[in-house]
Amino acid sequence: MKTDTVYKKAFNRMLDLLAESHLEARLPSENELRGRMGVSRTTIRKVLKELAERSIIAEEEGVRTIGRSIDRKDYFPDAETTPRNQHVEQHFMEWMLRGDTKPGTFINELELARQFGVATNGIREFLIRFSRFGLIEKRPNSGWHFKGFTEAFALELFEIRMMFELRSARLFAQLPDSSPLWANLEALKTAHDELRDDIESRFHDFSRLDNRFHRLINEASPNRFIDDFYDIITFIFHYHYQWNKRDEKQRNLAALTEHIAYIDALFSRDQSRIESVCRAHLASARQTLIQSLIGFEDPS
Amino acid sequence: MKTDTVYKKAFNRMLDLLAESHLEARLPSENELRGRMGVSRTTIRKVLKELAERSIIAEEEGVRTIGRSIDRKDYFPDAETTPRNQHVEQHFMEWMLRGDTKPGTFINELELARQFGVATNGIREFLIRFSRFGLIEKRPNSGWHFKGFTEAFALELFEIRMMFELRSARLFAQLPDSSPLWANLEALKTAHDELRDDIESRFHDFSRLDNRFHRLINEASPNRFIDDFYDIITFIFHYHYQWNKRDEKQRNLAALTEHIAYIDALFSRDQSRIESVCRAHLASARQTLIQSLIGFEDPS
DNA sequence: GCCCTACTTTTTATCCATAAAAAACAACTT
DNA sequence: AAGTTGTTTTTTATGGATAAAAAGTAGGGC
Repeated sequence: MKTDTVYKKAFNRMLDLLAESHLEARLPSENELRGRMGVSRTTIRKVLKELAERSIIAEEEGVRTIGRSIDRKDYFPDAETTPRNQHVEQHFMEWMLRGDTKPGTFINELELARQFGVATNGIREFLIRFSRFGLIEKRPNSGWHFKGFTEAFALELFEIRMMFELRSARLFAQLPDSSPLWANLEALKTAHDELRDDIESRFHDFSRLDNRFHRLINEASPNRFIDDFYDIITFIFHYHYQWNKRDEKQRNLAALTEHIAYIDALFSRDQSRIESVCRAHLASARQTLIQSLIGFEDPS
Repeated sequence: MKTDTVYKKAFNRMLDLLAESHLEARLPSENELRGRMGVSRTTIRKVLKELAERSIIAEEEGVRTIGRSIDRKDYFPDAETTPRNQHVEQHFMEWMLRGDTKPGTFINELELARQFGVATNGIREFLIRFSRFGLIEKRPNSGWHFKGFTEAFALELFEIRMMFELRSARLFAQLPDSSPLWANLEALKTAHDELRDDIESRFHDFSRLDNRFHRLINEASPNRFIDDFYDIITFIFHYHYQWNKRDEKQRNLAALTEHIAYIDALFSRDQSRIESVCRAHLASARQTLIQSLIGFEDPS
């Protein structure tokens, strides 16, 4: 059976909306709500029905108004709002990155299904999707081969990343002055400066900034294959550093400083300066990853 | 229910084997056969059982010998030896490349399932796998968006291909004299020369050679992401040119000639010469693809 | 002790069923 | 006529079942 996580998440979002509005206000139309929540009207109606049933809203002659104030207890628990496949993803990444999963292991769909409490179908779909990350490989009529989250992987990943990033940075610098991306870069620079000034308390925010920055560089000359590749990087980093927080503040501060130098180089439009700053930044990111990988494999 | 294509294909292969052997010869052990056919012993036993039932082989006191000569009719038809997912692949590619599937179309799993006569699950798995090719994109809880096999696609594809190929060619030329790959390249050169001399009758053989060549170049410094990307290229070209044979001979001859120049450049180890030959070859391949794409979209 | 065949258990490929969600259709209101 | 809500149809996400294929276990002969 399909999970009703879409409904529950929409329900919670609707509660947020109601909490923000003043009491007795009239609700927007179903269609309007549909657009705002990014779900179908079918789901909105289901939400509204439940809200009415719990008398959180009142319906009179087709006009819906807010009925009572919202309580924390009205919300569905977060766990019930994540869809199955995301669940599988989290479980799997934890199993792979934190468990004692050795390179060369064979992955068994059925066993994972039992372990994660889902049908084999979901596992299989996840693995197919995941296989693009170059960490596993299918053997037909048999299972999957886990190649390992190893130094070799990191090196291959960064070789490509370097090629792509140099290319995109070069093209970015060639943008005409009229391009709106320059303003975006300026804004990003400000965000970097602010974060640096407040690094002690907000160092977790760096990864979001990192993402924004590298995606902006790619925007100068979009290529779907480069974007896809960047998805891999985002994914890998997201999970890897989620469980590997060692020296996080220091790491992020270093990267932040490199970014600022990188941004300045872009503004200078001096290609050789850009290249060297870009290389330096990626070399350091690679170094960080490999370092943490080793610490990960052999915690001594 | 799982298809028994593995069994049927193994059965046919076994018939080939028996046809080659002389009558009354003793069969290899089950384990030996398993290794040769690349299937499990379970499947081999099933094959042997059927062969005995049809008295193609004779079993006496645990010793198996060839019982009678093979007839064309003993074989299972080819159609029954392709697994479902390959079936789906072929159907889909035909639907996409030959049908009037316009860029921007929405792909409906259920409809395709009906059209291809398979369960939705198989369609979905195929689409997930196929999505790495950058031609379709999933919208959660809804269908897939077909972005079109367009000129933009070809340009983006070739931009990456150019980067990768230049990188690999450069590294290839830096291989030490002692590397065995030089001998492989020599052999490939010979194969090219032979094909050129016989181009009139064998021009179809070029695509296999093309693949071998580009994969050899990549072998100099393996990177899984580059290999994966080359899979995309192989796949796309395979299907695209399967249905688009216009000027095939001429096209292949031109590419063949470029390859020969490319190989010579590699032997010279002159980096700037390599780069220019490589660029020329890929530019021409891109040109060919785009040309045929246009002819494809708008047959005037 | 290795290799062979017979038998058993586990896993994969594949179809089918069904609730949730989306999409399409219809009727109503201002 | 455009925008609203009510109703019906279609499609997706997910679990379950099962034959085919693989993997594992066991006993026997050299």
